[in-house]
Amino acid sequence: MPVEIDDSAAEARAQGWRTLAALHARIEDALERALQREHRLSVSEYSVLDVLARQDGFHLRMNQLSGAVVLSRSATTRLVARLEERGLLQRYLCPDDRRGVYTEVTADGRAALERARPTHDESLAAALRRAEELPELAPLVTTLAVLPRAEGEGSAE
Amino acid sequence: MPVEIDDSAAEARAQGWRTLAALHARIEDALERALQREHRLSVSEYSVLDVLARQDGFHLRMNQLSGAVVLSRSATTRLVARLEERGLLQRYLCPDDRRGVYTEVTADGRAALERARPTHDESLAAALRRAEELPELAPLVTTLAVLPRAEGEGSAE
DNA sequence: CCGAAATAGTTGCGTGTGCATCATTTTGCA
DNA sequence: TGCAAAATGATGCACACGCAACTATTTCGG
Repeated sequence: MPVEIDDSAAEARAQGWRTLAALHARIEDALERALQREHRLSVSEYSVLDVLARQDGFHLRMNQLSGAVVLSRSATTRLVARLEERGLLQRYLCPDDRRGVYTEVTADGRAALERARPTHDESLAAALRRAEELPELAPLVTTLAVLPRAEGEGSAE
Repeated sequence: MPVEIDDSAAEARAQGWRTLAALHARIEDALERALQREHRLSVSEYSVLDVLARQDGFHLRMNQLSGAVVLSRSATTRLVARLEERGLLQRYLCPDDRRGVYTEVTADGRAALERARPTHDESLAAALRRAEELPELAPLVTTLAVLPRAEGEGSAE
Protein backbone atom coordinates (compact mmCIF):
# COMPACT_ATOMS: atom_id res chain seq x y z
CA MET A 1 0.00 0.00 0.00
CA PRO A 2 1.92 2.99 -1.32
CA VAL A 3 -0.13 5.49 0.63
CA GLU A 4 1.01 3.93 3.87
CA ILE A 5 4.62 4.25 2.81
CA ASP A 6 4.12 7.86 1.84
CA ASP A 7 2.38 8.64 5.11
CA SER A 8 5.17 7.18 7.12
CA ALA A 9 7.76 9.21 5.23
CA ALA A 10 5.73 12.34 5.90
CA GLU A 11 5.42 11.41 9.54
CA ALA A 12 9.17 10.87 9.76
CA ARG A 13 9.78 14.31 8.28
CA ALA A 14 7.28 15.87 10.67
CA GLN A 15 8.97 14.12 13.55
CA GLY A 16 12.36 15.44 12.46
CA TRP A 17 10.93 18.92 12.13
CA ARG A 18 9.41 18.84 15.60
CA THR A 19 12.76 17.83 17.04
CA LEU A 20 14.57 20.52 15.09
CA ALA A 21 12.05 23.15 16.15
CA ALA A 22 12.19 22.13 19.80
CA LEU A 23 15.97 22.23 19.91
CA HIS A 24 16.07 25.53 18.06
CA ALA A 25 13.56 27.13 20.40
CA ARG A 26 15.47 26.08 23.50
CA ILE A 27 18.80 27.30 22.20
CA GLU A 28 17.41 30.57 20.93
CA ASP A 29 15.67 31.17 24.22
CA ALA A 30 18.89 30.64 26.17
CA LEU A 31 20.94 32.82 23.84
CA GLU A 32 18.34 35.56 23.83
CA ARG A 33 18.28 35.83 27.59
CA ALA A 34 22.05 35.68 28.02
CA LEU A 35 22.88 38.15 25.25
CA GLN A 36 20.14 40.53 26.29
CA ARG A 37 21.13 40.45 29.93
CA GLU A 38 24.86 40.86 29.50
CA HIS A 39 25.22 42.81 26.28
CA ARG A 40 21.84 44.31 25.39
CA LEU A 41 21.88 42.36 22.15
CA SER A 42 19.15 40.23 20.66
CA VAL A 43 20.01 37.05 18.80
CA SER A 44 19.17 38.79 15.51
CA GLU A 45 21.45 41.68 16.35
CA TYR A 46 24.28 39.35 17.27
CA SER A 47 23.72 37.44 14.04
CA VAL A 48 23.96 40.58 11.96
CA LEU A 49 27.23 41.63 13.57
CA ASP A 50 28.59 38.12 13.24
CA VAL A 51 27.63 37.76 9.60
CA LEU A 52 29.03 41.15 8.65
CA ALA A 53 32.26 40.64 10.58
CA ARG A 54 32.82 37.47 8.60
CA GLN A 55 32.60 39.26 5.24
CA ASP A 56 35.53 40.61 3.29
CA GLY A 57 35.41 44.36 3.92
CA PHE A 58 32.91 43.80 6.73
CA HIS A 59 30.05 44.96 4.56
CA LEU A 60 27.02 43.56 2.80
CA ARG A 61 23.99 44.91 1.01
CA MET A 62 20.67 45.04 2.81
CA ASN A 63 19.21 42.43 0.56
CA GLN A 64 22.01 39.96 1.13
CA LEU A 65 21.79 40.63 4.84
CA SER A 66 18.07 39.85 4.86
CA GLY A 67 18.86 36.57 3.21
CA ALA A 68 21.65 35.73 5.62
CA VAL A 69 19.59 36.28 8.74
CA VAL A 70 16.36 35.06 7.09
CA LEU A 71 14.34 38.15 7.94
CA SER A 72 12.02 40.31 5.88
CA ARG A 73 13.32 43.46 4.24
CA SER A 74 11.41 45.67 6.60
CA ALA A 75 12.68 43.87 9.68
CA THR A 76 16.21 44.13 8.34
CA THR A 77 15.82 47.84 7.70
CA ARG A 78 14.87 48.46 11.31
CA LEU A 79 17.37 46.00 12.73
CA VAL A 80 20.14 47.81 10.90
CA ALA A 81 18.73 51.18 12.00
CA ARG A 82 18.87 50.12 15.64
CA LEU A 83 22.46 48.98 15.37
CA GLU A 84 23.42 52.11 13.48
CA GLU A 85 22.00 54.29 16.25
CA ARG A 86 24.27 52.49 18.67
CA GLY A 87 27.28 53.08 16.46
CA LEU A 88 27.88 49.38 15.82
CA LEU A 89 27.03 49.67 12.18
CA GLN A 90 27.32 52.16 9.35
CA ARG A 91 25.21 52.62 6.24
CA TYR A 92 26.21 54.11 2.92
CA LEU A 93 24.87 54.04 -0.59
CA CYS A 94 26.18 51.67 -3.18
CA PRO A 95 28.28 53.76 -5.59
CA ASP A 96 27.51 51.69 -8.67
CA ASP A 97 23.85 50.92 -7.90
CA ARG A 98 22.17 53.78 -6.16
CA ARG A 99 19.21 51.67 -5.11
CA GLY A 100 21.50 49.59 -2.95
CA VAL A 101 22.69 50.33 0.57
CA TYR A 102 25.80 48.86 2.10
CA THR A 103 25.88 48.04 5.78
CA GLU A 104 29.29 47.84 7.32
CA VAL A 105 30.16 46.84 10.84
CA THR A 106 32.26 49.49 12.59
CA ALA A 107 35.30 48.94 14.81
CA ASP A 108 32.99 49.48 17.78
CA GLY A 109 30.67 46.86 16.35
CA ARG A 110 33.46 44.33 15.98
CA ALA A 111 34.60 45.06 19.52
CA ALA A 112 31.06 44.59 20.84
CA LEU A 113 30.83 41.32 18.94
CA GLU A 114 34.06 40.02 20.44
CA ARG A 115 32.90 41.02 23.92
CA ALA A 116 29.61 39.19 23.37
CA ARG A 117 31.10 36.09 21.80
CA PRO A 118 32.11 34.37 25.06
CA THR A 119 28.60 34.86 26.43
CA HIS A 120 27.17 33.49 23.21
CA ASP A 121 29.46 30.48 23.09
CA GLU A 122 29.06 29.60 26.75
CA SER A 123 25.28 29.75 26.81
CA LEU A 124 25.19 27.82 23.54
CA ALA A 125 27.34 25.10 25.09
CA ALA A 126 25.16 25.09 28.21
CA ALA A 127 21.96 24.85 26.17
CA LEU A 128 23.39 21.95 24.20
CA ARG A 129 24.38 20.15 27.40
CA ARG A 130 20.88 20.55 28.79
CA ALA A 131 19.32 19.40 25.53
CA GLU A 132 21.53 16.35 25.45
CA GLU A 133 19.90 15.15 28.64
CA LEU A 134 16.50 15.02 26.97
CA PRO A 135 16.12 11.69 25.17
CA GLU A 136 14.14 13.15 22.28
CA LEU A 137 16.74 15.86 21.59
CA ALA A 138 19.99 14.05 22.35
CA PRO A 139 20.40 12.39 18.93
CA LEU A 140 20.09 15.69 17.08
CA VAL A 141 22.54 17.38 19.44
CA THR A 142 25.04 14.65 18.79
CA THR A 143 24.72 14.79 15.02
CA LEU A 144 25.03 18.56 15.14
CA ALA A 145 28.57 18.22 16.47
CA VAL A 146 29.48 15.88 13.63
CA LEU A 147 28.33 18.17 10.83
CA PRO A 148 31.04 18.82 8.27
CA ARG A 149 32.55 22.27 8.34
CA ALA A 150 31.55 24.64 5.59
CA GLU A 151 34.69 26.50 4.56
CA GLY A 152 33.17 29.55 2.87
CA GLU A 153 29.81 29.82 4.59
CA GLY A 154 30.16 33.56 4.88
CA SER A 155 28.40 34.67 1.74
CA ALA A 156 24.71 35.30 2.02
CA GLU A 157 21.98 33.36 0.26
CA MET B 1 47.66 24.94 23.50
CA PRO B 2 44.40 23.99 25.23
CA VAL B 3 42.80 27.34 24.51
CA GLU B 4 43.05 26.67 20.81
CA ILE B 5 41.31 23.35 21.23
CA ASP B 6 38.58 24.95 23.26
CA ASP B 7 38.11 27.73 20.72
CA SER B 8 37.76 25.30 17.90
CA ALA B 9 35.14 23.33 19.80
CA ALA B 10 33.23 26.53 20.44
CA GLU B 11 33.53 27.47 16.78
CA ALA B 12 32.26 24.04 15.79
CA ARG B 13 29.23 24.47 18.05
CA ALA B 14 28.60 27.95 16.69
CA GLN B 15 28.82 26.59 13.17
CA GLY B 16 26.34 23.86 13.98
CA TRP B 17 24.01 26.40 15.56
CA ARG B 18 24.16 28.68 12.53
CA THR B 19 23.26 25.75 10.30
CA LEU B 20 20.43 24.69 12.59
CA ALA B 21 19.08 28.23 12.79
CA ALA B 22 19.26 28.75 9.04
CA LEU B 23 17.43 25.52 8.28
CA HIS B 24 14.85 26.21 10.96
CA ALA B 25 14.16 29.70 9.67
CA ARG B 26 13.66 28.52 6.11
CA ILE B 27 11.32 25.72 7.06
CA GLU B 28 9.32 27.87 9.46
CA ASP B 29 9.02 30.58 6.84
CA ALA B 30 7.68 28.12 4.28
CA LEU B 31 5.23 26.51 6.71
CA GLU B 32 4.03 29.86 7.98
CA ARG B 33 3.18 31.12 4.52
CA ALA B 34 1.53 27.90 3.39
CA LEU B 35 -0.54 27.34 6.55
CA GLN B 36 -1.53 30.97 6.73
CA ARG B 37 -2.53 31.14 3.10
CA GLU B 38 -4.53 27.91 2.95
CA HIS B 39 -5.86 27.46 6.47
CA ARG B 40 -5.46 30.75 8.35
CA LEU B 41 -3.22 28.98 10.84
CA SER B 42 0.16 30.09 12.15
CA VAL B 43 2.87 27.54 12.83
CA SER B 44 2.31 28.00 16.57
CA GLU B 45 -1.40 27.41 16.18
CA TYR B 46 -0.82 24.30 14.13
CA SER B 47 1.65 23.09 16.74
CA VAL B 48 -0.84 23.52 19.55
CA LEU B 49 -3.50 21.55 17.72
CA ASP B 50 -1.00 18.88 16.78
CA VAL B 51 0.38 18.52 20.29
CA LEU B 52 -3.05 18.38 21.88
CA ALA B 53 -4.41 15.93 19.33
CA ARG B 54 -1.56 13.61 20.17
CA GLN B 55 -2.44 13.52 23.89
CA ASP B 56 -4.62 10.94 25.55
CA GLY B 57 -7.95 12.69 26.04
CA PHE B 58 -6.81 15.47 23.69
CA HIS B 59 -6.16 17.79 26.62
CA LEU B 60 -3.24 19.36 28.44
CA ARG B 61 -2.75 22.01 31.06
CA MET B 62 -1.65 25.46 30.02
CA ASN B 63 1.68 25.05 31.69
CA GLN B 64 2.49 21.83 29.90
CA LEU B 65 1.36 23.36 26.66
CA SER B 66 3.73 26.32 27.11
CA GLY B 67 6.54 23.85 27.60
CA ALA B 68 5.58 21.79 24.58
CA VAL B 69 5.50 24.71 22.17
CA VAL B 70 8.31 26.57 23.97
CA LEU B 71 6.38 29.80 24.42
CA SER B 72 5.88 32.08 27.40
CA ARG B 73 2.83 31.69 29.59
CA SER B 74 1.33 34.92 28.33
CA ALA B 75 1.83 33.98 24.71
CA THR B 76 0.22 30.62 25.38
CA THR B 77 -2.76 32.25 27.06
CA ARG B 78 -3.47 34.37 24.02
CA LEU B 79 -2.68 31.62 21.54
CA VAL B 80 -5.22 29.40 23.27
CA ALA B 81 -7.69 32.27 23.45
CA ARG B 82 -7.45 32.79 19.70
CA LEU B 83 -8.05 29.14 18.96
CA GLU B 84 -10.91 29.00 21.45
CA GLU B 85 -12.63 31.92 19.72
CA ARG B 86 -12.52 29.91 16.52
CA GLY B 87 -14.02 26.90 18.23
CA LEU B 88 -10.98 24.71 17.65
CA LEU B 89 -10.21 24.51 21.32
CA GLN B 90 -12.04 24.40 24.62
CA ARG B 91 -10.95 25.52 28.07
CA TYR B 92 -12.17 24.26 31.42
CA LEU B 93 -10.91 24.41 34.96
CA CYS B 94 -8.99 21.57 36.51
CA PRO B 95 -11.42 19.85 38.92
CA ASP B 96 -8.74 18.82 41.42
CA ASP B 97 -6.58 21.94 41.18
CA ARG B 98 -8.62 25.01 40.60
CA ARG B 99 -5.61 27.07 39.63
CA GLY B 100 -5.13 24.89 36.59
CA VAL B 101 -6.84 25.16 33.23
CA TYR B 102 -7.23 22.33 30.79
CA THR B 103 -7.16 22.98 27.07
CA GLU B 104 -8.79 20.38 24.92
CA VAL B 105 -9.03 20.17 21.14
CA THR B 106 -12.57 20.00 19.92
CA ALA B 107 -13.81 17.79 17.12
CA ASP B 108 -13.71 20.88 14.90
CA GLY B 109 -10.13 21.43 15.94
CA ARG B 110 -9.14 17.89 15.05
CA ALA B 111 -10.91 18.22 11.73
CA ALA B 112 -9.11 21.49 11.00
CA LEU B 113 -5.82 19.85 11.91
CA GLU B 114 -6.44 16.97 9.54
CA ARG B 115 -7.36 19.37 6.77
CA ALA B 116 -4.17 21.35 7.36
CA ARG B 117 -1.86 18.38 7.70
CA PRO B 118 -1.40 17.76 3.96
CA THR B 119 -0.47 21.40 3.45
CA HIS B 120 1.93 21.18 6.35
CA ASP B 121 3.54 17.96 5.21
CA GLU B 122 3.85 19.02 1.59
CA SER B 123 5.45 22.37 2.25
CA LEU B 124 7.73 20.75 4.80
CA ALA B 125 8.85 18.26 2.18
CA ALA B 126 9.30 21.04 -0.36
CA ALA B 127 11.33 23.15 2.06
CA LEU B 128 13.56 20.18 2.84
CA ARG B 129 14.10 19.52 -0.86
CA ARG B 130 15.11 23.13 -1.43
CA ALA B 131 17.39 23.09 1.60
CA GLU B 132 19.05 19.93 0.39
CA GLU B 133 20.27 21.79 -2.65
CA LEU B 134 22.24 24.22 -0.51
CA PRO B 135 25.61 22.72 0.31
CA GLU B 136 25.77 24.18 3.82
CA LEU B 137 22.34 22.80 4.75
CA ALA B 138 22.30 19.47 2.95
CA PRO B 139 24.17 17.47 5.61
CA LEU B 140 21.76 18.52 8.33
CA VAL B 141 18.76 17.73 6.17
CA THR B 142 20.11 14.28 5.56
CA THR B 143 20.79 13.55 9.21
CA LEU B 144 17.34 14.81 10.11
CA ALA B 145 15.80 11.97 8.15
CA VAL B 146 17.91 9.42 9.98
CA LEU B 147 16.93 10.53 13.48
CA PRO B 148 15.56 7.69 15.57
CA ARG B 149 11.83 7.75 16.18
CA ALA B 150 10.70 8.72 19.63
CA GLU B 151 7.83 6.43 20.51
CA GLY B 152 6.13 8.41 23.27
CA GLU B 153 7.14 11.95 22.40
CA GLY B 154 3.68 13.26 23.12
CA SER B 155 4.07 14.33 26.71
CA ALA B 156 5.16 17.88 27.29
CA GLU B 157 8.41 18.66 29.09
C1' DC C 1 -5.10 26.18 62.03
C1' DC C 2 -3.35 30.30 60.09
C1' DG C 3 -0.44 33.10 57.35
C1' DA C 4 3.71 33.27 54.16
C1' DA C 5 5.58 31.36 50.08
C1' DA C 6 4.91 29.02 45.85
C1' DT C 7 2.34 27.99 41.69
C1' DA C 8 -1.12 28.75 37.72
C1' DG C 9 -2.94 31.62 34.63
C1' DT C 10 -4.29 36.44 32.91
C1' DT C 11 -3.54 41.35 31.59
C1' DG C 12 -1.00 46.04 30.60
C1' DC C 13 2.73 47.53 28.15
C1' DG C 14 6.67 48.00 25.07
C1' DT C 15 8.76 46.18 21.06
C1' DG C 16 10.21 43.39 16.95
C1' DT C 17 8.25 41.27 12.81
C1' DG C 18 5.68 40.59 8.32
C1' DC C 19 2.55 42.48 4.78
C1' DA C 20 1.14 46.04 1.83
C1' DT C 21 2.49 50.17 -0.10
C1' DC C 22 5.54 53.82 -1.61
C1' DA C 23 9.62 56.36 -3.73
C1' DT C 24 13.77 55.79 -6.20
C1' DT C 25 16.75 53.63 -9.39
C1' DT C 26 17.92 50.20 -12.77
C1' DT C 27 16.84 46.93 -16.47
C1' DG C 28 14.84 45.29 -20.55
C1' DC C 29 12.04 45.37 -24.56
C1' DA C 30 10.12 47.73 -28.50
C1' DT D 1 15.85 56.28 -27.24
C1' DG D 2 11.74 55.83 -24.34
C1' DC D 3 8.80 53.85 -21.31
C1' DA D 4 6.98 49.83 -18.75
C1' DA D 5 8.54 46.25 -15.52
C1' DA D 6 11.56 44.82 -12.02
C1' DA D 7 14.36 45.56 -8.04
C1' DT D 8 15.91 47.90 -3.71
C1' DG D 9 15.07 49.76 0.53
C1' DA D 10 11.92 52.60 3.72
C1' DT D 11 7.39 53.41 6.11
C1' DG D 12 2.26 52.74 8.01
C1' DC D 13 -0.08 49.33 10.14
C1' DA D 14 -1.63 45.22 12.55
C1' DC D 15 -0.30 41.72 15.55
C1' DA D 16 2.24 38.08 18.26
C1' DC D 17 5.65 37.83 21.69
C1' DG D 18 8.16 38.48 26.41
C1' DC D 19 8.38 40.87 30.80
C1' DA D 20 6.42 42.63 34.89
C1' DA D 21 2.63 42.98 37.76
C1' DC D 22 -1.72 41.12 39.39
C1' DT D 23 -5.40 37.70 41.14
C1' DA D 24 -6.66 33.19 42.61
C1' DT D 25 -5.52 28.84 44.54
C1' DT D 26 -2.58 25.51 46.76
C1' DT D 27 1.26 24.14 49.75
C1' DC D 28 4.07 24.36 53.61
C1' DG D 29 6.04 25.88 58.10
C1' DG D 30 5.16 27.46 62.79
